[in-house]
Parts: sequence; structure tokens; C-alpha cells
Amino acid sequence: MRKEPQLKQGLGQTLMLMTRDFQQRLDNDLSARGVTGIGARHRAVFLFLGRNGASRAVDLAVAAGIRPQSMMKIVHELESLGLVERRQDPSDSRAKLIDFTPQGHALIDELSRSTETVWQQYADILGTSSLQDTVDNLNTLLRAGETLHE
Amino acid sequence: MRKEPQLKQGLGQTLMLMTRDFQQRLDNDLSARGVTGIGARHRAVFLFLGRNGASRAVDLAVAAGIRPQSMMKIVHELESLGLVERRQDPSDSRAKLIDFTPQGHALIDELSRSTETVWQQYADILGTSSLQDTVDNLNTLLRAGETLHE
DNA sequence: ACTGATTATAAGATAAACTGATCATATACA
DNA sequence: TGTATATGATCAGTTTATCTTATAATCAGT
Repeated sequence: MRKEPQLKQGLGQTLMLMTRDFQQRLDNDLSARGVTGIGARHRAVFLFLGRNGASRAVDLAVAAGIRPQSMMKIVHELESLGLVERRQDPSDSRAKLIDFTPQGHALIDELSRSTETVWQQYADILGTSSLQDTVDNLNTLLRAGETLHE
Repeated sequence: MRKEPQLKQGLGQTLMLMTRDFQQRLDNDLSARGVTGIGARHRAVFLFLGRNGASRAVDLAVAAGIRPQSMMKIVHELESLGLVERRQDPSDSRAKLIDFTPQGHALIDELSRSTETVWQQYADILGTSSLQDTVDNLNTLLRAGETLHE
């Protein structure tokens, strides 16, 4: 019915919709295993902490591409859910380190499993190596533009 | 400079940040040629109309991945800027067709030129064929998941 | 010690999308 | 023909996510 999209003009749209697609698949898988009430921005924090260990709010914000003040709200929400805690950074008395609580540790496991599931769903469509190439290419573009956004 | 932030980002994060990167590059290029005040969601409408011709609000909404009620607001904004107009759809008296005004036509040209520029920036990093493959793969994933989101 | 940068944080504003409801018209079918 | 259901546009109000502005504490370099 509708025309074939012109890829050059549709790149922005493709990226936006793929972002949604991924998050929706993740939502679906998490819901299926009974994990609810944790949105995409919460998950971003969790996955970052899982990869990088206890972190400062400012680093979480940079990774999420938002302001530290905006990240505070997310952290407070996770804190009041008992999933993360803030403790003093011993190396800098201005800073606080955000880290998992034991409950948070349980959740990161679920989350990791779900991201793995979605990855596999994508791999089933594209094949593992094409998917890997695609993600590598995106990350290459991202790193190339890193200096651009400050 | 502080610690390295993102060496191995998760896929979700990569997609989210790439979406931002693209929009930011587009913003930069448009600003450089004096086009301002048109955000990403406005551009999405414009590019869709450029590809598909006069369209219904509901189709614009689907393409943007948002609700028709949300799309209304965007259309109203573009209308009050004199960039699009709504006219009766002759084939369905419930429906209205959203289309460019002459001013809108001028803007779509600028916009096309800028998307071309950003595409070229990316091509300079990855090479044309890798970039093309990457976008093709994303679109494949997107089409595969189309039935999933309704 | 002074200066400027960094970190956390609060408060309020703004943006962008949502839900729910209404109205008009179209389409299917008994 | 008439009635039920679906579609399309649209409004009002709400929620969510982020931004801007501002404050206070601490750090690092001169």
C-alpha cells in the first residue's frame, strides 16, 4: 500500500522507532517474568551500574545523555524503591556513589536476562554476525561524535 | 577529563544515544543555514510528508510512533507557523489531509539537504556501504517487529 | 587564601506524550 | 433501511521526562 521509504531521509525515524522497539521488547519480556514498574530510564541506570560498578550521578547522567539534575530524580525513585543506595565517595567528600542494594542485585540479574533475550530475538532476524556488525557500527558512529556533544 | 564513560554500551543505550546524535547533527546543520525553531518531532512530520505526500493525522502518528491525539498538537504548531495546512479529504469526509504550504515546501528542501549532510557525515566515518548495511539492518529489525506493536 | 571548576541537589518551568471522552462519518450486515 | 461497529479528528486534563535556574559544599591550582 505505502511506498518504500527512502532510507537516507528516514534514518532519524528508523533510529527513533528502533529505540522504541527495543524498549518495548524489553518491557514485554520483563513483564512476562513479573517485573514491572521499572521504565527505560531506570533500566539505563541499572545497566550502567551493572557494567561500571558504583557510580556518581554525573556519570550516570552523561551515559544517559541527560542532565545531572534530571538524573537525581531517577536515582531518588530507585532509592525509594529500595533498589539503589547512595553512599559517600571516600575519595571526594562532595561526591556520592550510587550502588545497588541487595534487592537491586536481584533485579539486575532479571534485566540482564531480558536484554539477552531481546538480543537473541534480533539475532534470530538478522543473524548474529550482522547484528553484531550493526551494533558495532552504531557504536563507532557514536564514539566519532562524542566530542561533538559537550 | 575523568574516567572513560562508555566502552561497551548496551544496545538500548546505543540506540537512544544514536537517536540523539542524529538529531543533534541535524540541528547543527540546520542552525548553520539559519533554520531554527523546528524540533525533531516537527521534522519527522515534514520528512514523512515529503516522502508520502499529503497525509492523514493518523498516518503521521503511526509513522512517528505516537498517538493521533499527540500528533494533533504537532500539526497545530506547524499550522500556526504557516508551514502546513489541513484540507478536506475528498475520498472521506471524516478525514483531513495535511500538506505543505508553499513556505513548507521551501523548508522541506532545507531539511532534505541537511539530512543528506548528516548522512554524508556518517558515511565519512563508516564508509557508504557499511552505513547502508547498518540502516538496512535496522529497518529489517523494525519491519520484523511491526506486528508486535499495536 | 583566592579563584574557578566540580558535585549534588532543590524548585519550578516546559515539553511531549499519555488517557479518556466526544462528535461526525463511514462501513458492514441483518 | 436501519442499526451496530469502526474509523478519524479533536478537546481537555494528566502524567512523565527533561530542562533551567539557583544554592551550597568541596576540590584543585596558583
